[in-house]
Amino acid sequence: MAQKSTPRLSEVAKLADVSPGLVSRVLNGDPNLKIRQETRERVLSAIEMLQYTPHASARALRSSLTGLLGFALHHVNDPIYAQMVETAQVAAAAHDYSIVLLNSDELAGRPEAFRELVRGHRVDGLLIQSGFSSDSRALGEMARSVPSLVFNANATPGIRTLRLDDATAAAVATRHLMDLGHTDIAFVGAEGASSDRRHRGHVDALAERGLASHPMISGGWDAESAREATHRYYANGGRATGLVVVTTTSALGVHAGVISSGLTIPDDVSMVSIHDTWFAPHLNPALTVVAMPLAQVGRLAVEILLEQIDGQRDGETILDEPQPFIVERASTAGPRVRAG
Amino acid sequence: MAQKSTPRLSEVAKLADVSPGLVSRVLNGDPNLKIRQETRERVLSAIEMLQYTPHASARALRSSLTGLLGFALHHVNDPIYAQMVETAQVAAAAHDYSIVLLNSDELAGRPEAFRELVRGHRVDGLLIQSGFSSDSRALGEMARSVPSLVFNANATPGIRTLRLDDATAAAVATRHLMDLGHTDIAFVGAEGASSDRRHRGHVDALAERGLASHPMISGGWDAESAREATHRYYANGGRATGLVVVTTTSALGVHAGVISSGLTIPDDVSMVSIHDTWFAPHLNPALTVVAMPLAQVGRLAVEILLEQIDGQRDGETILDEPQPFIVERASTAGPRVRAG
DNA sequence: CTGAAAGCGCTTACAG
DNA sequence: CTGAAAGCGCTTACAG
Repeated sequence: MAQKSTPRLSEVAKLADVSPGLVSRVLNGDPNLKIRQETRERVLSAIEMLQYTPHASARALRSSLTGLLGFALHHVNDPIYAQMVETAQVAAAAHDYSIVLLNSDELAGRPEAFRELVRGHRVDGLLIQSGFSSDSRALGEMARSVPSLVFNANATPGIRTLRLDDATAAAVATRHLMDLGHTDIAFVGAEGASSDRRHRGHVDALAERGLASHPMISGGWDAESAREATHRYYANGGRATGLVVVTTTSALGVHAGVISSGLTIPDDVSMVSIHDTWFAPHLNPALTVVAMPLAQVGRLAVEILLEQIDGQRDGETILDEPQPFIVERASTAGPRVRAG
Repeated sequence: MAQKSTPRLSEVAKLADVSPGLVSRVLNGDPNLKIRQETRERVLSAIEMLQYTPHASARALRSSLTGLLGFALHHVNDPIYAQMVETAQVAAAAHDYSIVLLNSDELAGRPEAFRELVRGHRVDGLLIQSGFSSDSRALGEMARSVPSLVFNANATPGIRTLRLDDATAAAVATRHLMDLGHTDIAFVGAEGASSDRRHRGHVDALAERGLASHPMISGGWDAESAREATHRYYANGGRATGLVVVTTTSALGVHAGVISSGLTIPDDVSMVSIHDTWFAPHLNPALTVVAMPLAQVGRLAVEILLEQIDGQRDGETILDEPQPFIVERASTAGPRVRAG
């Protein structure tokens, strides 16, 4: 059974004894179409009989709509973004769209890549991971060239953005530690707008209760660098008994860094990570986190992007419901009573 | 600066004062084209001047090549596949292809999804995650309908497959435990062809040294189920002091399950996971693993798929170089000397 | 209520 | 060596 050639619209029309245009209209549910029931049924059964499916490229050329949404990110291999990609894929499929994977670094660094994407009409819209500062210029230009939605960027004129309630999440984490009795709490952060917002939420929550903030520990976005930063922090005499970590990937590194410093979690150091993820319950000890609606952000992103395709508009959406909430596991406890 | 309309091929031709056909030929590097150097330069600078990029859909319709490769998988949010997707994306981009994310479950379960993909000419080729038995029928049909490459499936007539050297990896893991002195070693596996091969490699390695195998512990592919299975195993009196785990995701659950059983790693139980991943060094204790060339498999997959698009052929490729090798961390040690 | 016809933007035999 | 022309498979004003 070799690759049998697929039927054309014209063959369906011939079989149903109508014009190709009519078939096209029933296929696309033309609202102005008045058609006799029996004619419609003839068309539908011809489609069914031939297992007809429209040729995607032909349709795309004619309608200048590709049915494709680009998702530009730095690393799929980050559990937070992997989850968003997964839910975005499902949401897109529900609207007959597919997700094309794009590499932010390449797009920001190679002007031709950018040009081929935009001027080559390869996608109808773009989901863009941001929150990094280094590449924001090129990505911003991209966001203005095509209907786009940018994650995590600060509100920016001309750009449609979507993010979670970062400040609240950090505040919830910080308050949890304060409620347990901690007074020396540090934030392990990284570069970029979302880390900045979380840092601010952390500092503000401390201030609410009159506590001073520690300088931010720069741990970066990956486990390895977060681990090193944490280890260095305690090796240099850092005294925080509570740690709020910017995201789950770095939290894994912080977890390892605390332990490799010879300290115990949660006896010596309590830690809370922002974002919940599949591996958090399985660490030893299990990670206390602040959960945010990650699955919903992927779906919402696709829906907003589809609106953008219909008509571009800037504006910021903050997905703050359900509110960030603490998932208490084993990495937090009251501070050890200091002997001296 | 609104969305200015992008230039057409004909405008380039007009500017360069040649025919559209000629521009197309230089653009596509037609090998039979003899053109004067100065004409070529006129064309090239017209392209540059207008920042011309071919319209992807028009090109796709005419050439019946979309420039798109589908990657059908169950969960992007699995570090092993996320890594493969990431490297596949980079490899595809190097050949001017993009990766479209597809959902295996949807494709296997919704015949229309399948039909739209294949009969709608949405992609030039397909990368398919398999190794599961339940869905192999539908995915096999898909693999025969479009140039495809199936990961992890057993060699099958009519299907092009690619996999790693699973049996050797499991054998390396098992031998490592035997070298440390373990004699009671169990395999924590899951359903599907790749787990079956790893299990066989494990059993054979035991047999080489005259050791009996334990019944396989069915832990599934995710952390949660692996954790429960491990806990149950030890609660029911399981006595293995060495565990070989089918993959890294389940290994995290096994790690947690051993600990929640009140046992210590590696004092009571040593464990080795197949596949290395970013989080393995950061567990407490850090995970000893057998590493396989995951990054290369993504790249190789794209290259094989591109060959399939040129001309389909079945056959099996086993990526067995570099050979699976042990990365010793802290989750393995000699067995505790039994008191009685 | 339905059809004929133009055209989306390319590529590629076919001429010359 | 280069151009004119047909056509990939659809959709959508425009007629009637």
